[in-house]
Amino acid sequence: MNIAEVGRQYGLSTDTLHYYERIGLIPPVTRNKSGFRDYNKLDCAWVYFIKCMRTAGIPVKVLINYVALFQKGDRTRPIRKKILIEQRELLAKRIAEMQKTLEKLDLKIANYDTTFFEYEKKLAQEEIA
Amino acid sequence: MNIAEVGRQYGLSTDTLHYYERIGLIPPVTRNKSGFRDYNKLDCAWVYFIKCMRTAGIPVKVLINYVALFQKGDRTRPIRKKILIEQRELLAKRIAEMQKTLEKLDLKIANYDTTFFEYEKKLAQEEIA
DNA sequence: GTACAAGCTGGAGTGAACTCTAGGTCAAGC
DNA sequence: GCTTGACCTAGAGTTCACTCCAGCTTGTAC
Repeated sequence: MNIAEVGRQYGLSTDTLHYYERIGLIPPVTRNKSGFRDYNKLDCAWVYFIKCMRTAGIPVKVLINYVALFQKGDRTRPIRKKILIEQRELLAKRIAEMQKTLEKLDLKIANYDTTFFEYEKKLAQEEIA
Repeated sequence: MNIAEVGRQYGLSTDTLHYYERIGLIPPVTRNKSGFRDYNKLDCAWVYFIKCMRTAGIPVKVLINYVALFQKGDRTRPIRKKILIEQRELLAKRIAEMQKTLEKLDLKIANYDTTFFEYEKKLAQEEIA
């Protein structure tokens, strides 16, 4: 798979794929005889993993560190696991916060359907609560 | 409530509060006779609202627009509602994606407890799937 | 009445994460 | 063999969302 195909597949620009590899966010990608990137299954798996993690808001720095540790082999497994657990917790917290905000938004949207006077009444009740 | 108290209350720096007001992310805050900000209930409600929305990842630009429309009065209610609904949908999508990533992370963490050979077996099964 | 902490404004600086540009290589079609 | 389009690298530029700074005013404690 060439870089354009991979970009299409995962919704990343070729610039971004270049960038990710350059900064070590994904390990060096397999090349063909003319030096062009030829993503194999494993390369694609990395791209996909990183894309998910980035979309979830996990910082580039953390992921670079994770990838670097991965490349150092098996003896870094415990640290890598710890990093994943840490990030899992942070992610769970972010999701919980966003879920709350979603509910607030739903309330606010519902308020847009109430008349001004109903709204005033609601406010007064909140005042009490 | 002065700016430092509001900052403490909502976990924002005074710099950020200044900035938010400067760019119109919150409407102009009430001032006391010496020109210092004196946040009343409504001012605080705005700060809280914006803080939630920003934490949920809603862009500054969108919120500035929303606040500006709000200040134009009642005739902008329909547009404002539309914006909120739009952002609600985007937020729901982001949450769903993050939820999926959370599950992927859990799987990955679980894999760290399997031995190398079990892992190979798992990979082989994925190959088939 | 003076030191000093907290507030004010406008503008410059920062860090994160891309995104774009320039100048080059490579392979396929005519 | 030459044009064209996709790829390459290194480095510069951009965007977003703050964060910091300088130079000023205000209110409180001694």
